[in-house]
Amino acid sequence: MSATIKDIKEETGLSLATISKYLNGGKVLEKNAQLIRDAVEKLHYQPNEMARSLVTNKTRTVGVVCYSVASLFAGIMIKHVGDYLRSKGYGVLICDSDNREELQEENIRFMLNKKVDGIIIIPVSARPDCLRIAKDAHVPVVVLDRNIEGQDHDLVTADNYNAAIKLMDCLIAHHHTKIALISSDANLSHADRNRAYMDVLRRENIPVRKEYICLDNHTMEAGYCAMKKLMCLDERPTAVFSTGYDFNLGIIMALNEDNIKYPEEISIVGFDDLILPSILHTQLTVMSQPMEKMGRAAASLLLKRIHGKKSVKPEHIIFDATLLRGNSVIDLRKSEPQNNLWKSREKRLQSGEEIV
Amino acid sequence: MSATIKDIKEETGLSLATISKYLNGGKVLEKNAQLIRDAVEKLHYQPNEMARSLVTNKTRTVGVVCYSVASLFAGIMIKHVGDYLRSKGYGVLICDSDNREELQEENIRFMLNKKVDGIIIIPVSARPDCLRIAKDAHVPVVVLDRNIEGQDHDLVTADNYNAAIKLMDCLIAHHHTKIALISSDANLSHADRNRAYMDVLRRENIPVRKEYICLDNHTMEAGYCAMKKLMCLDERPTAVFSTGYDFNLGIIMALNEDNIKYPEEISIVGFDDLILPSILHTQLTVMSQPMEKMGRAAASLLLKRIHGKKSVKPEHIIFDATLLRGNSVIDLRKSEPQNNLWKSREKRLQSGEEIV
DNA sequence: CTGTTAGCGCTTTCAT
DNA sequence: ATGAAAGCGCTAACAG
Repeated sequence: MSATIKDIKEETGLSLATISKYLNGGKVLEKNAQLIRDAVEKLHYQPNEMARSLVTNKTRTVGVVCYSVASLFAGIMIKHVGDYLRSKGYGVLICDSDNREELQEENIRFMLNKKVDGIIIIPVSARPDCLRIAKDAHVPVVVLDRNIEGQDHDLVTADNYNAAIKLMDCLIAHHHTKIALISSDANLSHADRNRAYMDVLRRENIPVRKEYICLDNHTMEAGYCAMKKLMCLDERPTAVFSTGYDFNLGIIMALNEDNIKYPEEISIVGFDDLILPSILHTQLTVMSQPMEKMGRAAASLLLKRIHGKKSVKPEHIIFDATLLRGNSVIDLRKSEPQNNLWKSREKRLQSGEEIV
Repeated sequence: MSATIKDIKEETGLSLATISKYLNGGKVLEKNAQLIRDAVEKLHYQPNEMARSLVTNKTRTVGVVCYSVASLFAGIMIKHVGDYLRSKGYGVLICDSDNREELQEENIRFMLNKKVDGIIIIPVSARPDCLRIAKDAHVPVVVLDRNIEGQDHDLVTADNYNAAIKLMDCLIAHHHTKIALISSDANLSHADRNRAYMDVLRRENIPVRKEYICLDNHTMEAGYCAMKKLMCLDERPTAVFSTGYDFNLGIIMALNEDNIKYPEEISIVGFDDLILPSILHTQLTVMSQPMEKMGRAAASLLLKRIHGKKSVKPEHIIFDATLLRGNSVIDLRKSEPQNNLWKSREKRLQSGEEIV
């Protein structure tokens, strides 16, 4: 068994209160402080977080409830969130919602049961009820990356609408009009991107074609199926706008499988880079979200809520995304691909190509 | 504040002991059981895990210490581990070691501090000292995926040596002799794969060329640099054996960047499929590890240790890996690529092509 | 600044 | 089968 504060008491002859106070950063006589330090050293004393938690009602642990831990995007987000939290002495409990709403709700209950001090949720869907139970338990929640319905929650996302506008503008600038959308309608972040799609079409007086709009869960499989279906249309789209990383993967998979050349036969724009762009012959033109900033901002905001006063207005922190131009879009007038050379992501970023 | 067992006491008129007993599956009169159930329902009572932990000295939480959470491979492993643990009512605390040994040790200390019941480690390196402190604290540890030095620890891995032999045999069967190795020497799982490389070369009387052997950390960057270097050699290898997923990514990135066609100019075999094979035009021939089985086995073994008697012999659970034949290897005699058609992973698996 | 005391919410002997 | 009481290790009043 490891040493307890009582052992320190025996060792030093001081009272529990004094020791506890010192251990929590309180002021004690330097003489006693030294005594305690020595005893701690000698006995390898480490405070029992459990006991501490029981009385303070704080666990120094936050829960991360994620739509899918096995998604690369999520993994990277979690890393950034976790790094920040760890640096502040907080542990990170993690739950995978497996893209299922029921599981997500169960996960939140589980976290509450585990008495986490706060929750960061990268949600499956837009339904806000899941936050209700956390709110009832007075456990602060920060929503990350995907927005959900309602206004009364803390939120950290990218500026999805304007990011999507840029992508659509890029297609328009290259004279595309038959533009398909592969997206989700389950959360408001995707909804914002969809809205941008519609708005640009309307602005350009391009009629919306129902058969060009594919909405499903944000998974690779869905992206794959959507692309397959689009390629079967009598009048194929000349470009496709993908609103998520997992969609990108599925789209490319479908294209490869049918030996459809891109961008020659179809142009692609999408969201999120990650490793994919470095691996493909054709680099996707994508909006890249500042994932590290977003992850840290979410963690930092949550800690603020945990420490701060309870009833403050919800904060919405919105980050600009950056356009990374690849060579996945051809100009229909010139009928040839943009001839951007292969460049590493860093080079592309620093060369300022993100300005359209 | 949520209801406590005391509230149940007031509500039912029973004693704390009786209520506690029932809540923990003990026998009470059916009449009283009903009383308690009703009160629990009415007050939305949920046991405070903290208080429970304090007295039982169990947190029903296990720690996962991972070399890198942002790696897709790790993310998938963590998902499987977590799913199993959650199904048994355990929470999962997670720490990212960021591929750094110091951080890994710090993480283990952190977990110990958080009083986890057990630890699953997907280690950065082979150094066994990190397990020492956990062992001293009598906290069971299961090593997953990457083996470390020493024999006295529980372990779940793939049969790395024989898997690597299969891959090398495949290259040999296609008459390759100039075979480069891109690998790590930081952990024993990679070391096993390296040993297979050496053994096959020796068996085939192929001299080992130092310049063909690239050892570094298992990161995409390292794979990228190694491939670049190999391509600069006067006498280029005709094939490269990559021992890890992140290496695969880097290798393909380097090849793409220099516009080197594969398998035409260089054949590739590697470890781990995941999404990559579905995305590339050329499908890699890889050994696929049964990740779900491995993750669940590790979690299950850990739970066994947590519940079971302390001093039992360490268990080593080894899983066979499966060869997935792609079209990334050409036969040097025929000088043309294997003409496997594009197939989804499922199809490849069921068509039994994993038999060489 | 230091020590005494009373819990935090629960489990667990040990009587009854 | 039930209940009274002790105590897990720590913090937080409060009194000195």
